[in-house]
Amino acid sequence: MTEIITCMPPHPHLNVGSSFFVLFCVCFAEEDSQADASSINVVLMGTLAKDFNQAVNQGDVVVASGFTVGKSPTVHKDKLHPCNLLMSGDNACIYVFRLPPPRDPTSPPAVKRGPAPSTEVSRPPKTQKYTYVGLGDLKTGSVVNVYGVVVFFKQPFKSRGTDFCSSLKITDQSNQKIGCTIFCDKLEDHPKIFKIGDIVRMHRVKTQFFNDSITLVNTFGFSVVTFDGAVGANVEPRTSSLSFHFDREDCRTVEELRSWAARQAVIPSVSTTPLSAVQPKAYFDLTCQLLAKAPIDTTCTLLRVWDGTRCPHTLLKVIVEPNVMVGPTSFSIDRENLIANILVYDNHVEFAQQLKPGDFLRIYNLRAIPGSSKVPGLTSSQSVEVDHLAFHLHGGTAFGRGIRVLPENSPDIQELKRTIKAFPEDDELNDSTLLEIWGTPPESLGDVTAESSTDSLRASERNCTHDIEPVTLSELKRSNLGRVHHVRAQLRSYKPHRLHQALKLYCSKCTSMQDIPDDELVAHLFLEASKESGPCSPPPWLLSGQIDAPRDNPGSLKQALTVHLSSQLVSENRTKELIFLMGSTLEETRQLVSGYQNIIPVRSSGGHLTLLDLSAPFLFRGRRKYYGCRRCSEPALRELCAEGVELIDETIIAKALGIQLLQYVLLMAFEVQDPTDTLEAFLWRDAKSFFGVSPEEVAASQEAQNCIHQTMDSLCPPGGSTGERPWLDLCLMASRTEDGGGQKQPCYQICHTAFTKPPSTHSDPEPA
DNA sequence: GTTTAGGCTTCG
Repeated sequence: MTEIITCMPPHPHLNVGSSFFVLFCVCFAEEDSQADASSINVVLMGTLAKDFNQAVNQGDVVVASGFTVGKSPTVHKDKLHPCNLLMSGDNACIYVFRLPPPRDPTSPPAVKRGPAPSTEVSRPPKTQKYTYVGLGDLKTGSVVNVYGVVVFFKQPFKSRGTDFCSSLKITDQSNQKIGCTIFCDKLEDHPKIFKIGDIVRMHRVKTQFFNDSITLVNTFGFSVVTFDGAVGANVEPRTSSLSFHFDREDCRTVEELRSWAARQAVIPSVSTTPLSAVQPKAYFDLTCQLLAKAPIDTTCTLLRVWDGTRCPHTLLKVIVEPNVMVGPTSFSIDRENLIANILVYDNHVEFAQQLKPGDFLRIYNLRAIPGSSKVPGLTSSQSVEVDHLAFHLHGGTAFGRGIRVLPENSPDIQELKRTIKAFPEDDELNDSTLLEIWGTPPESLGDVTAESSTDSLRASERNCTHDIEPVTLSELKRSNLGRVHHVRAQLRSYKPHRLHQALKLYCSKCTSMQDIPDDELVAHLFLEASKESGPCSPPPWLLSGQIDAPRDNPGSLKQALTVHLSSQLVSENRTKELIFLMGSTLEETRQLVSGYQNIIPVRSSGGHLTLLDLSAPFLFRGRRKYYGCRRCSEPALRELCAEGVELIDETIIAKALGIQLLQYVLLMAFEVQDPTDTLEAFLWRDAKSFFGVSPEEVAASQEAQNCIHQTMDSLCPPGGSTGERPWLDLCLMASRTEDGGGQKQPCYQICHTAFTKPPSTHSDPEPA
């Protein structure tokens, strides 16, 4: 009997069309002082190799029979047993046994992937049936499995002991209401209850008698799965458990409890209140999106949220230092009117620290307090308006008070997103008014283009549909903010001059912008990661192998790099599409991009395979490198489902790895002038349409970089006089932004404008 | 095979 330590696909440089497999096994039967010889290669051919690949995971125990013993041709390279086992022919047979997961030996094996039934590859049958005790039939002093509809719950809170504690009350057809207390040190092991009416299934809870009634407390081997309680909703188990049992009968139980609960009116008709329906003095639950947050003091944190509805009452304004705000410091006036400032206190502050702008939240037992109240840390003149509604999440957990992050796919969040979608995008360089104007029908399009095309001296043209007359820069500066304007101007100067300084990485989730990490730093990260590329256990869906490292020069020694491939892709002969590469330098990784469509650098960390620090690119695709947002990503090596996916690209990979993909953006400041004034305008969102190349291309291609340089040289010839500079027809968006000191100031952004061509003749100064 | 909590509004 052998245990699999590594399962390797055909050598990626070999012909992957042939169906054979190489296994590295540990033979327990051989008691042998030579460590090298305790591992032996088993070679599988044909259908056996294919079936085996589908059935096996690392750590499985296999029994092989009907093999022939041959000389291992790779003994010098892999230093394993000098012989190998050849599994071919009719007698060859290999059995796969899955060892039960060590954490929970009583639960049935995890079934993450359907086993492939085969005469040669078989598994022991898994039979475990759970029985559930009705809540009316509980007896003291027993350990049971139960189902129930949640009628009360508290989000997990820190107990005085070592664990988090969840408190809930459940009921079922017996109408008994049973209190349950769950202690677990890990938050993810707690029930994921979002609202009253959710259905929980708990395994291994013990009954206790307390205060004249039976209560349930989790005991060894406890696990819980939660379901939405709405009749007709998908029966989708909410659990972080990798291994749980779920069959048709469970599905039926959930559906029966749902319809029973609906008939009993166990679930309140209104579970959460939109901001538009909030009543002063009332307690309510709010489903919302976090836009920004700021610590106020040690006992209080401000959460700025919205749900796309407008509260009819004047809301509390809280002034905080812009430098402590996480997320945008200001919003357009339209959006500002929809934002609720929530002050969360005491025990909720710690939880609020984990929240990220963009998160979808449910805040339980929020209080709407009318009148004025003091905000800690601020003087009364700063903090409050008279006659407003303040939202407080008081300290404590009474009445289930707390905050929960809801997954984006939950039905309530889908609905919230639809409401929010009705409002225009908004960020520090954008303005909601702009989108109203974007909605203008395009009947004026002909005029605008005709006007531009008649003038051969124009180096840019507007491609917007705004029917407005151009204004001078001095007129523009006197105009209202929050609108778009058309101007004709020349480029006086621009910054930065170095393209790599203009290229940034932008996170659309938290709206942060950062510089692209320089090569030296990235190379260092690769080097550090390669030092730790010790033994590690890759997840079972990966197959491990080795490829030759690219050589620095022809004379240097050939070195091998460890790669991991998705077993699914291997089985589909798609081995060139994605590799997880370990221990390579930045330079080696770059050289390998010609051979593999997607390269994900990985490292060994504490015996596990993980991604590199997010300061390094998480993905190499040809010349393109992709980065993830450190703030918004929750990176983890997860299986990529590529079945039916024709092109594996950065979006799919980022999603699978829990990475919030950063976009390449170009950010430039143009100083433009006309005879009346000068003005600084940013080119950012519409840089792609302006230059005709995407920032992503610019980051990866010399040609695209040259294109930008040529454009800038023709708009602003080095050493040239003002008279030689072409005129630009620009569409400018004027909005308000906040500088570092909290001062509002105008911000102009170039939009809907495309560079056309350098003018061929000398131009006369243009009348405004 | 040990503890924690055992709902029940609020300092702000």
